[in-house]
Amino acid sequence: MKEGKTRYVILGLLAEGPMSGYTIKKLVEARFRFFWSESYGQLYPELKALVAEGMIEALPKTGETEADRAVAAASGRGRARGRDRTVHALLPAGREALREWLARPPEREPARFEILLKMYFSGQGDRAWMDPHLRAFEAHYAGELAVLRRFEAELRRIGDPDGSHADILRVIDFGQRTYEAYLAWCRTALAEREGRTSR
Amino acid sequence: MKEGKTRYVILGLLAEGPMSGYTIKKLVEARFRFFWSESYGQLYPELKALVAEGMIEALPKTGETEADRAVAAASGRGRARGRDRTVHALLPAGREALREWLARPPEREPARFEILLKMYFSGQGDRAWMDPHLRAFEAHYAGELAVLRRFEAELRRIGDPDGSHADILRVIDFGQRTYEAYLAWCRTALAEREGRTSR
DNA sequence: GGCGGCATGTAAGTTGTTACATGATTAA
DNA sequence: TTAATCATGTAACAACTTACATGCCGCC
Repeated sequence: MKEGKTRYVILGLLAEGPMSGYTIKKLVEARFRFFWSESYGQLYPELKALVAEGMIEALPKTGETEADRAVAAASGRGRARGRDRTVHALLPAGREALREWLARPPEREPARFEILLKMYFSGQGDRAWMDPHLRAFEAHYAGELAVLRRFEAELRRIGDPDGSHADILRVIDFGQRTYEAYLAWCRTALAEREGRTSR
Repeated sequence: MKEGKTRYVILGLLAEGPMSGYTIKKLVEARFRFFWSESYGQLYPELKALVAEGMIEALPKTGETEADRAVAAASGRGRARGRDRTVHALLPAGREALREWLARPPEREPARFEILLKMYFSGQGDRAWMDPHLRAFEAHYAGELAVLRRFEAELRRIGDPDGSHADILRVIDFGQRTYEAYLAWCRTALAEREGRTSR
């Protein structure tokens, strides 16, 4: 009964303009990295299916698109055009499917934190083993938080031509708040282990 | 190359005492619900595999265990013993595997928030569609936070006979902090939307 | 010539869910 | 007697990852 969401990622991104599967992947990595991911093994078969369903159309061998310029701006490099590619464009049926999905309530997010499992069971081993795990966790999310802050600053710098920034900033805000919560938790845990007590 | 973590959930719980697959499921639901889940379709085949690997042993048709009393205490009901069951107990090899896993760094948690995807793309539909989604999100996590607070109060009430509560409280603290962050985000988003109604 | 980035795709494998089948016991 | 809870298990399916295969282009 689970529904594949890959198609809506594709449809949503194509709503901004035509782009290739490769570009979709790059954009998901750049913009959604903190709350989503897609692999080529999901992306390409889904693009094919969407074409077959009349949701999108394939426009072979097209030049640089708006989306390519967005990726290039983010990576600081132009598109060194390699192999010929297939650019996909949204069709009315696809736009309609996207809108239907937007109106439907989102599914519950299945959170799985292996670090919490280890924390819970840590008494079964040497509790000191948790320390490097916590420090790695802290370092990772401190880095991710810095990325989000740069992303936010960049968005605010370039202004809001089409009025879509409020939603994007709201999404970034989610990431910042949760990462800040992770970091505060992590630091409290580490501090407690060193002997001090808080919370 | 992905490693199933179901086995460590089993091993970790069996480290507290022998129990049945059914009891493991109940305990995962009761204690880990906010950061983990297991289905019978994963649990039973994994139990079988662990027996075959000599990690655990099956003790058929055993009476009430320590773990059953824990489940009964949480649900306020005794075990109305139904069909005969198989209680599993941890063997030295299983304890060793658990300890090895505890020492290894946890894998990155793959976060997937469909609501953020919808928020990001919300400009492609009617932005007002997000409001019920946000309210459902808020209601859900407010409820979950209340559960965690009760869980914490209960743990503090019963004292700490075997010294394992610090780790469990730390795990609960993670849930509380992240849920508080979710709620603060959600309420800010909702408030902002009310500020620019009919726009 | 090789490397790295661009670009598309597939095959195989793993993981995890859902639905179902079975059957015992107890309480309403 | 019927529902609920206890209890175990499997088959079919869906979702997703990984590794690989292919090949173009520009640069050093």
